[in-house]
Amino acid sequence: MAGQHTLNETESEVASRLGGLKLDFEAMAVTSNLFRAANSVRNHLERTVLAKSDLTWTAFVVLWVVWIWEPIETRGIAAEGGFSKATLSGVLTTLEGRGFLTRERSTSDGRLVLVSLTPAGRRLMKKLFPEFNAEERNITRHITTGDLPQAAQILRDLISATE
Amino acid sequence: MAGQHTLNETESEVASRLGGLKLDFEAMAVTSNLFRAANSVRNHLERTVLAKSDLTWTAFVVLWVVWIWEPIETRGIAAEGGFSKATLSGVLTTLEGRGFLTRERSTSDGRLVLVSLTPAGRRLMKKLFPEFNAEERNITRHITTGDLPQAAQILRDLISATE
DNA sequence: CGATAATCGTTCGGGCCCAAATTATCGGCA
DNA sequence: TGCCGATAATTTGGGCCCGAACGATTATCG
Repeated sequence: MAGQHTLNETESEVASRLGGLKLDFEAMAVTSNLFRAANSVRNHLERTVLAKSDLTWTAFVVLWVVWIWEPIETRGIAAEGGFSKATLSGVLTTLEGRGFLTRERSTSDGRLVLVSLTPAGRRLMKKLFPEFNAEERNITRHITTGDLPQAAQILRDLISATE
Repeated sequence: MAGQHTLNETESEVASRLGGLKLDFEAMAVTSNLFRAANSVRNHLERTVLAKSDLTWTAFVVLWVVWIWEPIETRGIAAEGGFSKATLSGVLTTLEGRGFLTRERSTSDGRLVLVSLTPAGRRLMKKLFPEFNAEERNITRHITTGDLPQAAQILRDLISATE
């Protein structure tokens, strides 16, 4: 939203549209930049690291969560990854079809489904995750305002304000 | 990704999976929280402000960009909103069908399409945007680490690192 | 001028995304 | 034991999302 125009250009345009209504431009800048940043980082990582394995961002997150916590229940993956169970079901089917993970009904509770990686899934993550993390480091080292833990904390503040 | 588990739990699990490979956990925390924050804020604003007008986040961003810069070319909306032209085409068709905006082929350059709001679209934004901004303010006031301009700058650093 | 390259918006195919409805299972309680 | 509300995962339906391919238009340059 703050694309090729400067913040001031946008602000004066907005102000003229609203005829002097009181607006919080600092809050606007934060949410606007939050989305541009998230999308930009996501697309960048998909192109630079994930594309060669034909993985989407969400598929990678699912594999990562399962890799760390296997065996893990479906609801746990959704909560950990931050998307709905409906979304997850489709992604699991995709990844199961590619042979990266398995679904198995729990014996102690017939409602639960336990997800685990296959050996191929584990091999993929062992190769991919270090590359992914190297690129994460590469991106975040451009943060010159404050330090990284502070950046992480600001984002956590936003999460707790909305969850 | 940093859901119900603490960062330390996740870190030790990751470390055990990678057997001592060097990882940048601070960078991990930033990108992980970036996505949780963006999704969380998006879902929150969709539920609290946008749902009553039956608008998705992206549809709202499109309306906002057109509202500020009309008449604006399709490519401009996509660049300003941060999504692909393919995505935009579908959203424009949806919003055009609901009578919030119009498409018009440019007379000076037959390749371009100029988008403008209808009176109904302008009425909608005039009502909706102040509500939206009030909720943005409500969310961002929970940022206690540093100040808002600093938060915006950190996010801009991430954008410029990946665009 | 005419061929060729560049640019713009759309369409297509496959995948993600969510709320609501659905199916199956579990737990409690008379 | 038999019902009944709660819980888990999936399916459904509508919409967003992108890269690649496409048709139309414009710009370039010999």
